[in-house]
Amino acid sequence: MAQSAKNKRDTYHVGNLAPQLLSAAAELLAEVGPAKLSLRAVSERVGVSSTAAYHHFANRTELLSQLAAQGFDELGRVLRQRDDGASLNAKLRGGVRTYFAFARRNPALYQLMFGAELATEDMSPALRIAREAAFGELKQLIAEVLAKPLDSSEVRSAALASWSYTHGLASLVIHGVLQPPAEGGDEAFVMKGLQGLSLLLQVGMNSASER
Amino acid sequence: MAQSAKNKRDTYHVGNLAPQLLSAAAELLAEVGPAKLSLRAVSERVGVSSTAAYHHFANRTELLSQLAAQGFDELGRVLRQRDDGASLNAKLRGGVRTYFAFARRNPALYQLMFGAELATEDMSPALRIAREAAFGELKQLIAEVLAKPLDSSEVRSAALASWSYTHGLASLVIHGVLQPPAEGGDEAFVMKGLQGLSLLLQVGMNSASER
DNA sequence: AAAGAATCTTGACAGCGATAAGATTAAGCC
DNA sequence: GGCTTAATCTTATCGCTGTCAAGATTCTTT
Repeated sequence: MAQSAKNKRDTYHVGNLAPQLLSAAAELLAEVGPAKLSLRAVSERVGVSSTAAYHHFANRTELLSQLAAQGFDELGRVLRQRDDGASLNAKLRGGVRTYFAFARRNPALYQLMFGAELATEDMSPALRIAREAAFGELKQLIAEVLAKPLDSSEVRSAALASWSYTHGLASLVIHGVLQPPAEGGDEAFVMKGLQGLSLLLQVGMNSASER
Repeated sequence: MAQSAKNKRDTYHVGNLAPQLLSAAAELLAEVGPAKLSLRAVSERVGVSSTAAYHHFANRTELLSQLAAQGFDELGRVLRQRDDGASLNAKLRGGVRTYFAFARRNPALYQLMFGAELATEDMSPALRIAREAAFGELKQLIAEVLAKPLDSSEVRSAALASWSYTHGLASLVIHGVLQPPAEGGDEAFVMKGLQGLSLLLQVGMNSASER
Protein backbone atom coordinates (compact mmCIF):
# COMPACT_ATOMS: atom_id res chain seq x y z
CA MET A 1 0.00 0.00 0.00
CA ALA A 2 2.98 2.29 0.28
CA GLN A 3 2.44 3.85 -3.11
CA SER A 4 5.94 5.03 -3.85
CA ALA A 5 8.70 2.62 -2.84
CA LYS A 6 7.99 -1.03 -3.41
CA ASN A 7 10.10 -3.48 -1.40
CA LYS A 8 8.97 -6.79 -2.81
CA ARG A 9 11.84 -7.32 -5.19
CA ASP A 10 11.70 -11.11 -5.36
CA THR A 11 9.10 -11.22 -8.08
CA TYR A 12 7.47 -9.18 -10.76
CA HIS A 13 6.47 -5.51 -10.54
CA VAL A 14 9.44 -3.62 -9.37
CA GLY A 15 8.06 -0.11 -9.42
CA ASN A 16 9.98 2.97 -10.57
CA LEU A 17 12.12 0.80 -12.75
CA ALA A 18 13.30 3.60 -15.02
CA PRO A 19 15.52 5.39 -12.48
CA GLN A 20 16.92 2.08 -11.31
CA LEU A 21 17.80 1.18 -14.86
CA LEU A 22 19.37 4.56 -15.39
CA SER A 23 21.60 4.36 -12.35
CA ALA A 24 22.60 0.78 -13.11
CA ALA A 25 23.38 1.90 -16.63
CA ALA A 26 25.48 4.76 -15.31
CA GLU A 27 27.49 2.33 -13.24
CA LEU A 28 27.99 -0.07 -16.09
CA LEU A 29 28.84 2.76 -18.43
CA ALA A 30 31.74 3.73 -16.22
CA GLU A 31 32.87 0.12 -16.09
CA VAL A 32 32.68 -1.02 -19.69
CA GLY A 33 32.33 2.12 -21.79
CA PRO A 34 29.55 3.26 -24.11
CA ALA A 35 30.08 0.75 -26.88
CA LYS A 36 29.90 -2.34 -24.72
CA LEU A 37 27.03 -1.20 -22.57
CA SER A 38 24.26 -3.73 -23.19
CA LEU A 39 20.66 -3.48 -22.12
CA ARG A 40 20.83 -7.08 -21.05
CA ALA A 41 23.62 -6.40 -18.60
CA VAL A 42 21.78 -3.39 -17.23
CA SER A 43 18.59 -5.39 -16.75
CA GLU A 44 20.46 -8.19 -15.09
CA ARG A 45 22.11 -5.81 -12.66
CA VAL A 46 18.72 -4.48 -11.61
CA GLY A 47 17.41 -8.03 -11.38
CA VAL A 48 14.81 -7.77 -14.07
CA SER A 49 14.22 -9.50 -17.37
CA SER A 50 16.17 -8.47 -20.47
CA THR A 51 13.22 -6.82 -22.15
CA ALA A 52 11.77 -4.96 -19.22
CA ALA A 53 13.61 -1.82 -20.20
CA TYR A 54 11.57 -1.51 -23.38
CA HIS A 55 8.54 -0.48 -21.37
CA HIS A 56 10.38 2.58 -20.09
CA PHE A 57 12.72 3.44 -22.94
CA ALA A 58 11.98 3.19 -26.63
CA ASN A 59 15.32 1.54 -27.24
CA ARG A 60 18.92 1.44 -26.17
CA THR A 61 19.60 4.80 -27.74
CA GLU A 62 17.01 6.52 -25.60
CA LEU A 63 18.50 5.17 -22.41
CA LEU A 64 21.95 6.29 -23.49
CA SER A 65 20.56 9.68 -24.48
CA GLN A 66 19.19 10.24 -21.01
CA LEU A 67 22.52 9.30 -19.49
CA ALA A 68 24.27 11.73 -21.77
CA ALA A 69 21.76 14.46 -20.96
CA GLN A 70 22.43 13.94 -17.25
CA GLY A 71 26.09 14.33 -18.09
CA PHE A 72 25.56 17.65 -19.80
CA ASP A 73 23.47 18.86 -16.89
CA GLU A 74 26.26 17.98 -14.51
CA LEU A 75 28.86 19.58 -16.74
CA GLY A 76 26.84 22.77 -16.90
CA ARG A 77 26.51 22.73 -13.14
CA VAL A 78 30.22 22.47 -12.43
CA LEU A 79 30.96 25.16 -15.00
CA ARG A 80 28.51 27.52 -13.38
CA GLN A 81 30.05 27.54 -9.96
CA ARG A 82 33.08 29.76 -10.34
CA ASP A 83 34.88 32.24 -8.19
CA ASP A 84 33.40 35.63 -9.01
CA GLY A 85 36.27 37.53 -7.48
CA ALA A 86 38.88 35.87 -9.62
CA SER A 87 40.99 37.68 -12.16
CA LEU A 88 40.30 37.29 -15.85
CA ASN A 89 43.03 34.81 -16.49
CA ALA A 90 42.19 32.88 -13.34
CA LYS A 91 38.62 32.67 -14.59
CA LEU A 92 39.68 31.36 -17.96
CA ARG A 93 42.10 28.89 -16.47
CA GLY A 94 39.57 27.80 -13.91
CA GLY A 95 37.00 27.08 -16.58
CA VAL A 96 39.38 25.07 -18.67
CA ARG A 97 40.56 23.18 -15.62
CA THR A 98 37.03 22.42 -14.47
CA TYR A 99 35.98 21.20 -17.88
CA PHE A 100 39.02 19.01 -18.27
CA ALA A 101 38.63 17.60 -14.79
CA PHE A 102 35.04 16.66 -15.53
CA ALA A 103 36.10 14.76 -18.61
CA ARG A 104 38.85 12.98 -16.72
CA ARG A 105 36.59 12.10 -13.85
CA ASN A 106 33.95 10.56 -16.14
CA PRO A 107 35.78 9.33 -19.22
CA ALA A 108 33.14 6.86 -20.35
CA LEU A 109 30.34 9.34 -19.84
CA TYR A 110 32.31 11.97 -21.69
CA GLN A 111 32.80 9.57 -24.58
CA LEU A 112 29.09 8.98 -24.66
CA MET A 113 28.31 12.68 -24.58
CA PHE A 114 30.60 13.53 -27.48
CA GLY A 115 30.94 10.23 -29.28
CA ALA A 116 29.42 8.93 -32.46
CA GLU A 117 26.90 6.73 -30.70
CA LEU A 118 24.28 9.44 -30.26
CA ALA A 119 25.43 11.77 -33.01
CA THR A 120 22.57 11.20 -35.38
CA GLU A 121 20.36 13.84 -36.93
CA ASP A 122 17.30 12.44 -35.16
CA MET A 123 18.93 13.06 -31.84
CA SER A 124 16.78 13.38 -28.75
CA PRO A 125 15.59 16.98 -28.30
CA ALA A 126 16.15 16.78 -24.56
CA LEU A 127 19.75 15.81 -25.15
CA ARG A 128 20.22 18.58 -27.66
CA ILE A 129 18.84 21.10 -25.21
CA ALA A 130 21.03 19.86 -22.37
CA ARG A 131 24.05 20.15 -24.61
CA GLU A 132 23.17 23.66 -25.68
CA ALA A 133 22.71 24.65 -22.07
CA ALA A 134 26.17 23.39 -21.19
CA PHE A 135 27.64 25.29 -24.10
CA GLY A 136 25.73 28.32 -22.86
CA GLU A 137 27.62 28.17 -19.58
CA LEU A 138 30.81 28.12 -21.51
CA LYS A 139 29.86 31.14 -23.57
CA GLN A 140 28.88 32.95 -20.42
CA LEU A 141 32.29 32.35 -18.96
CA ILE A 142 34.08 33.52 -22.07
CA ALA A 143 31.89 36.61 -22.25
CA GLU A 144 32.99 37.53 -18.74
CA VAL A 145 36.64 37.02 -19.58
CA LEU A 146 36.41 39.10 -22.73
CA ALA A 147 34.03 41.59 -21.13
CA LYS A 148 31.92 41.56 -24.25
CA PRO A 149 28.22 40.93 -24.90
CA LEU A 150 27.19 37.31 -24.63
CA ASP A 151 26.15 36.88 -28.23
CA SER A 152 28.80 38.94 -29.92
CA SER A 153 30.70 37.29 -32.70
CA GLU A 154 33.98 37.47 -30.79
CA VAL A 155 32.54 35.69 -27.81
CA ARG A 156 31.07 33.03 -29.99
CA SER A 157 34.29 32.25 -31.82
CA ALA A 158 36.35 32.45 -28.68
CA ALA A 159 34.02 30.16 -26.78
CA LEU A 160 33.92 27.76 -29.65
CA ALA A 161 37.66 27.78 -29.99
CA SER A 162 38.45 27.34 -26.32
CA TRP A 163 35.89 24.56 -26.22
CA SER A 164 37.61 22.94 -29.17
CA TYR A 165 40.99 23.11 -27.50
CA THR A 166 39.82 21.69 -24.20
CA HIS A 167 37.62 19.08 -25.78
CA GLY A 168 40.41 18.08 -28.12
CA LEU A 169 42.86 17.68 -25.31
CA ALA A 170 40.39 15.72 -23.22
CA SER A 171 39.45 13.55 -26.15
CA LEU A 172 43.05 12.76 -27.02
CA VAL A 173 43.82 11.88 -23.43
CA ILE A 174 40.70 9.78 -22.91
CA HIS A 175 41.37 7.81 -26.07
CA GLY A 176 44.92 7.14 -25.07
CA VAL A 177 46.59 9.21 -27.75
CA LEU A 178 48.24 11.46 -25.21
CA GLN A 179 48.88 10.90 -21.56
CA PRO A 180 49.49 13.62 -19.01
CA PRO A 181 52.93 13.24 -17.47
CA ALA A 182 53.07 11.80 -13.99
CA GLU A 183 54.76 14.85 -12.47
CA GLY A 184 52.53 17.86 -12.15
CA GLY A 185 49.39 15.99 -13.07
CA ASP A 186 46.60 17.09 -15.36
CA GLU A 187 46.60 20.65 -14.07
CA ALA A 188 50.11 21.49 -15.20
CA PHE A 189 49.56 19.55 -18.40
CA VAL A 190 46.57 21.61 -19.45
CA MET A 191 48.22 24.89 -18.51
CA LYS A 192 51.39 24.08 -20.37
CA GLY A 193 49.31 23.43 -23.43
CA LEU A 194 47.62 26.79 -23.05
CA GLN A 195 50.98 28.50 -22.81
CA GLY A 196 52.27 26.68 -25.85
CA LEU A 197 49.20 27.67 -27.77
CA SER A 198 49.56 31.27 -26.66
CA LEU A 199 53.14 31.40 -27.81
CA LEU A 200 52.34 29.77 -31.09
CA LEU A 201 49.49 32.11 -31.90
CA GLN A 202 51.61 35.11 -31.03
CA VAL A 203 54.17 34.03 -33.60
CA GLY A 204 51.81 32.65 -36.18
CA MET A 205 48.79 34.91 -36.11
CA ASN A 206 50.17 38.40 -36.46
CA SER A 207 48.13 39.11 -39.58
CA ALA A 208 44.68 39.67 -38.22
CA SER A 209 42.01 39.54 -40.91
CA GLU A 210 43.29 38.00 -44.06
CA ARG A 211 41.07 36.35 -46.69
CA MET B 1 49.65 -19.45 -63.78
CA ALA B 2 49.74 -15.68 -63.57
CA GLN B 3 51.01 -15.68 -60.02
CA SER B 4 49.82 -12.27 -58.90
CA ALA B 5 46.34 -11.33 -60.10
CA LYS B 6 43.78 -14.10 -60.10
CA ASN B 7 40.74 -13.56 -62.29
CA LYS B 8 38.65 -16.64 -61.58
CA ARG B 9 36.38 -15.06 -59.05
CA ASP B 10 33.42 -17.43 -59.49
CA THR B 11 34.67 -20.04 -57.04
CA TYR B 12 37.09 -20.58 -54.24
CA HIS B 13 40.64 -19.28 -54.00
CA VAL B 14 40.47 -15.63 -54.68
CA GLY B 15 44.11 -14.75 -54.22
CA ASN B 16 45.40 -11.62 -52.51
CA LEU B 17 42.24 -11.45 -50.49
CA ALA B 18 43.66 -9.23 -47.78
CA PRO B 19 43.99 -6.05 -49.87
CA GLN B 20 40.58 -6.64 -51.40
CA LEU B 21 39.07 -6.96 -47.96
CA LEU B 22 40.85 -3.83 -46.85
CA SER B 23 39.61 -1.74 -49.72
CA ALA B 24 36.08 -3.07 -49.41
CA ALA B 25 36.26 -2.29 -45.71
CA ALA B 26 37.46 1.22 -46.47
CA GLU B 27 34.47 1.74 -48.74
CA LEU B 28 32.03 0.39 -46.21
CA LEU B 29 33.65 2.37 -43.45
CA ALA B 30 32.92 5.57 -45.31
CA GLU B 31 29.35 4.45 -45.86
CA VAL B 32 28.25 3.18 -42.47
CA GLY B 33 30.87 4.37 -39.99
CA PRO B 34 33.24 2.46 -37.73
CA ALA B 35 30.67 1.09 -35.30
CA LYS B 36 28.42 -0.51 -37.89
CA LEU B 37 31.18 -1.92 -40.05
CA SER B 38 30.69 -5.67 -39.99
CA LEU B 39 33.07 -8.31 -41.26
CA ARG B 40 30.16 -10.09 -42.84
CA ALA B 41 29.26 -7.10 -44.96
CA VAL B 42 32.87 -6.68 -45.99
CA SER B 43 33.16 -10.32 -46.97
CA GLU B 44 29.95 -10.20 -48.90
CA ARG B 45 31.08 -7.16 -50.83
CA VAL B 46 34.21 -8.98 -51.91
CA GLY B 47 32.13 -12.04 -52.72
CA VAL B 48 33.65 -14.36 -50.21
CA SER B 49 32.35 -16.28 -47.23
CA SER B 50 31.81 -14.57 -43.91
CA THR B 51 34.73 -16.24 -42.18
CA ALA B 52 37.32 -15.94 -44.94
CA ALA B 53 38.74 -12.80 -43.37
CA TYR B 54 39.95 -14.76 -40.36
CA HIS B 55 42.71 -16.31 -42.45
CA HIS B 56 44.18 -12.88 -43.12
CA PHE B 57 43.28 -10.93 -40.01
CA ALA B 58 43.22 -12.18 -36.47
CA ASN B 59 39.89 -10.49 -35.85
CA ARG B 60 37.80 -7.49 -36.69
CA THR B 61 40.01 -5.24 -34.62
CA GLU B 62 43.08 -6.07 -36.66
CA LEU B 63 41.35 -5.20 -39.89
CA LEU B 64 40.17 -1.89 -38.44
CA SER B 65 43.64 -1.23 -37.09
CA GLN B 66 45.14 -1.56 -40.53
CA LEU B 67 42.56 0.80 -41.94
CA ALA B 68 43.35 3.31 -39.23
CA ALA B 69 47.07 2.93 -39.84
CA GLN B 70 46.53 3.67 -43.52
CA GLY B 71 44.66 6.74 -42.41
CA PHE B 72 47.55 7.98 -40.31
CA ASP B 73 49.94 7.34 -43.17
CA GLU B 74 47.77 9.41 -45.45
CA LEU B 75 47.42 12.15 -42.87
CA GLY B 76 51.17 12.29 -42.42
CA ARG B 77 51.58 12.49 -46.17
CA VAL B 78 49.26 15.44 -46.66
CA LEU B 79 50.84 17.25 -43.72
CA ARG B 80 54.31 16.79 -45.18
CA GLN B 81 53.65 18.49 -48.48
CA ARG B 82 53.68 22.17 -47.62
CA ASP B 83 54.81 25.31 -49.31
CA ASP B 84 58.36 25.93 -48.15
CA GLY B 85 58.36 29.54 -49.22
CA ALA B 86 55.32 30.43 -47.14
CA SER B 87 55.39 32.85 -44.26
CA LEU B 88 55.22 31.60 -40.71
CA ASN B 89 51.60 32.32 -40.21
CA ALA B 90 50.73 30.95 -43.64
CA LYS B 91 52.54 27.77 -42.66
CA LEU B 92 50.63 27.46 -39.43
CA ARG B 93 47.33 28.23 -41.05
CA GLY B 94 48.08 25.87 -43.90
CA GLY B 95 48.80 23.02 -41.52
CA VAL B 96 45.64 23.56 -39.55
CA ARG B 97 43.63 23.83 -42.74
CA THR B 98 45.14 20.68 -44.20
CA TYR B 99 44.52 18.70 -41.06
CA PHE B 100 40.95 19.86 -40.75
CA ALA B 101 40.28 19.21 -44.41
CA PHE B 102 41.53 15.65 -44.04
CA ALA B 103 39.16 15.04 -41.17
CA ARG B 104 36.27 16.52 -43.09
CA ARG B 105 37.06 14.53 -46.20
CA ASN B 106 37.17 11.24 -44.29
CA PRO B 107 34.91 11.62 -41.30
CA ALA B 108 34.34 7.92 -40.68
CA LEU B 109 38.01 7.12 -41.06
CA TYR B 110 38.87 9.97 -38.74
CA GLN B 111 36.45 8.63 -36.17
CA LEU B 112 38.11 5.26 -36.43
CA MET B 113 41.58 6.75 -36.07
CA PHE B 114 40.74 8.69 -32.93
CA GLY B 115 37.74 6.85 -31.57
CA ALA B 116 37.34 4.46 -28.70
CA GLU B 117 37.14 1.40 -30.90
CA LEU B 118 40.88 0.87 -31.16
CA ALA B 119 41.93 2.77 -28.05
CA THR B 120 42.96 -0.20 -25.96
CA GLU B 121 46.25 -0.70 -24.24
CA ASP B 122 47.01 -3.75 -26.39
CA MET B 123 46.80 -1.63 -29.49
CA SER B 124 48.52 -2.78 -32.64
CA PRO B 125 52.17 -1.63 -32.66
CA ALA B 126 51.94 -0.79 -36.35
CA LEU B 127 49.03 1.51 -35.66
CA ARG B 128 50.83 3.14 -32.77
CA ILE B 129 53.86 3.75 -34.96
CA ALA B 130 51.79 5.20 -37.78
CA ARG B 131 50.11 7.54 -35.33
CA GLU B 132 53.41 8.67 -33.87
CA ALA B 133 54.73 9.33 -37.35
CA ALA B 134 51.76 11.54 -38.16
CA PHE B 135 52.26 13.45 -34.92
CA GLY B 136 55.91 13.76 -35.89
CA GLU B 137 54.91 15.63 -39.03
CA LEU B 138 52.90 17.97 -36.91
CA LYS B 139 55.76 18.64 -34.54
CA GLN B 140 58.02 19.25 -37.51
CA LEU B 141 55.65 21.89 -38.80
CA ILE B 142 55.37 23.61 -35.46
CA ALA B 143 59.13 23.55 -35.03
CA GLU B 144 59.47 25.42 -38.29
CA VAL B 145 56.90 27.99 -37.29
CA LEU B 146 58.50 28.58 -33.94
CA ALA B 147 62.03 28.28 -35.35
CA LYS B 148 63.01 26.14 -32.41
CA PRO B 149 64.59 22.68 -32.11
CA LEU B 150 62.25 19.81 -32.90
CA ASP B 151 62.29 18.27 -29.47
CA SER B 152 62.27 21.37 -27.36
CA SER B 153 59.64 21.61 -24.71
CA GLU B 154 58.03 24.64 -26.34
CA VAL B 155 57.60 22.84 -29.62
CA ARG B 156 56.16 19.84 -27.89
CA SER B 157 53.55 21.77 -25.96
CA ALA B 158 52.71 23.98 -28.90
CA ALA B 159 52.32 21.03 -31.24
CA LEU B 160 50.22 19.21 -28.71
CA ALA B 161 48.06 22.23 -28.12
CA SER B 162 47.50 23.08 -31.75
CA TRP B 163 46.72 19.45 -32.39
CA SER B 164 44.22 19.54 -29.56
CA TYR B 165 42.52 22.60 -30.96
CA THR B 166 42.26 21.27 -34.48
CA HIS B 167 41.31 17.80 -33.41
CA GLY B 168 38.73 19.18 -31.03
CA LEU B 169 37.17 21.32 -33.71
CA ALA B 170 37.15 18.46 -36.20
CA SER B 171 35.73 16.11 -33.63
CA LEU B 172 32.96 18.47 -32.64
CA VAL B 173 32.03 19.05 -36.26
CA ILE B 174 32.16 15.39 -37.25
CA HIS B 175 29.97 14.42 -34.33
CA GLY B 176 27.44 17.05 -35.17
CA VAL B 177 27.97 19.24 -32.13
CA LEU B 178 29.02 22.19 -34.24
CA GLN B 179 28.44 22.84 -37.87
CA PRO B 180 30.46 25.19 -40.03
CA PRO B 181 28.28 27.95 -41.39
CA ALA B 182 27.26 27.71 -45.01
CA GLU B 183 28.87 31.00 -46.02
CA GLY B 184 32.63 30.96 -46.09
CA GLY B 185 32.88 27.24 -45.59
CA ASP B 186 35.21 25.30 -43.38
CA GLU B 187 38.18 27.48 -44.19
CA ALA B 188 36.77 30.66 -42.72
CA PHE B 189 35.29 28.71 -39.86
CA VAL B 190 38.61 27.33 -38.75
CA MET B 191 40.38 30.64 -39.14
CA LYS B 192 37.79 32.51 -37.20
CA GLY B 193 38.26 30.06 -34.38
CA LEU B 194 41.98 30.64 -34.44
CA GLN B 195 41.45 34.39 -34.24
CA GLY B 196 39.02 34.00 -31.38
CA LEU B 197 41.46 31.83 -29.56
CA SER B 198 44.26 34.29 -30.16
CA LEU B 199 42.23 37.14 -28.77
CA LEU B 200 41.14 35.12 -25.78
CA LEU B 201 44.63 34.04 -24.89
CA GLN B 202 45.92 37.58 -25.21
CA VAL B 203 43.39 38.71 -22.66
CA GLY B 204 43.44 35.69 -20.40
CA MET B 205 47.03 34.51 -20.37
CA ASN B 206 49.07 37.55 -19.49
CA SER B 207 50.58 35.95 -16.40
CA ALA B 208 53.13 33.54 -17.80
CA SER B 209 54.15 30.88 -15.32
CA GLU B 210 51.72 30.75 -12.50
CA ARG B 211 51.25 27.43 -10.80
C1' DA C 1 52.65 -37.28 -59.00
C1' DA C 2 52.29 -37.26 -54.01
C1' DA C 3 52.39 -34.67 -49.69
C1' DG C 4 51.75 -30.84 -47.17
C1' DA C 5 50.52 -26.18 -46.52
C1' DA C 6 47.67 -22.39 -47.54
C1' DT C 7 43.16 -20.85 -48.50
C1' DC C 8 38.26 -20.71 -48.43
C1' DT C 9 33.44 -22.74 -47.02
C1' DT C 10 29.96 -24.78 -44.09
C1' DG C 11 28.08 -25.21 -39.63
C1' DA C 12 27.61 -23.83 -35.23
C1' DC C 13 27.63 -21.03 -30.72
C1' DA C 14 26.96 -17.16 -27.67
C1' DG C 15 25.72 -12.39 -27.18
C1' DC C 16 23.34 -8.49 -28.87
C1' DG C 17 18.93 -5.29 -29.90
C1' DA C 18 14.32 -5.76 -30.76
C1' DT C 19 9.37 -7.49 -31.33
C1' DA C 20 5.18 -10.30 -30.16
C1' DA C 21 2.38 -12.60 -27.15
C1' DG C 22 1.29 -14.08 -22.67
C1' DA C 23 1.38 -13.66 -17.33
C1' DT C 24 1.00 -10.76 -13.34
C1' DT C 25 -0.01 -6.73 -10.72
C1' DA C 26 -1.96 -2.11 -10.00
C1' DA C 27 -5.53 1.35 -10.63
C1' DG C 28 -10.05 2.97 -11.73
C1' DC C 29 -14.97 2.39 -11.51
C1' DC C 30 -19.53 0.69 -9.99
C1' DG D 1 -16.19 -5.48 -2.16
C1' DG D 2 -15.67 -7.13 -7.14
C1' DC D 3 -15.07 -6.32 -12.11
C1' DT D 4 -12.67 -4.13 -15.89
C1' DT D 5 -8.90 -2.06 -17.91
C1' DA D 6 -4.40 -0.44 -18.23
C1' DA D 7 0.36 -0.76 -16.82
C1' DT D 8 4.14 -3.65 -15.97
C1' DC D 9 7.10 -7.53 -16.41
C1' DT D 10 8.35 -12.31 -18.53
C1' DT D 11 8.99 -15.86 -22.00
C1' DA D 12 9.86 -17.05 -26.66
C1' DT D 13 11.71 -15.82 -30.77
C1' DC D 14 14.02 -13.36 -34.79
C1' DG D 15 17.89 -11.47 -37.30
C1' DC D 16 22.40 -9.80 -36.85
C1' DT D 17 27.00 -9.88 -35.03
C1' DG D 18 32.04 -11.85 -33.95
C1' DT D 19 34.29 -16.01 -33.60
C1' DC D 20 35.76 -20.93 -33.60
C1' DA D 21 36.01 -25.82 -35.40
C1' DA D 22 36.03 -28.91 -38.99
C1' DG D 23 35.86 -30.03 -43.65
C1' DA D 24 36.60 -28.96 -48.74
C1' DT D 25 39.50 -27.05 -52.27
C1' DT D 26 43.59 -25.26 -54.42
C1' DC D 27 48.47 -23.98 -54.50
C1' DT D 28 53.27 -25.14 -53.54
C1' DT D 29 57.00 -27.98 -52.78
C1' DT D 30 59.46 -31.92 -53.42
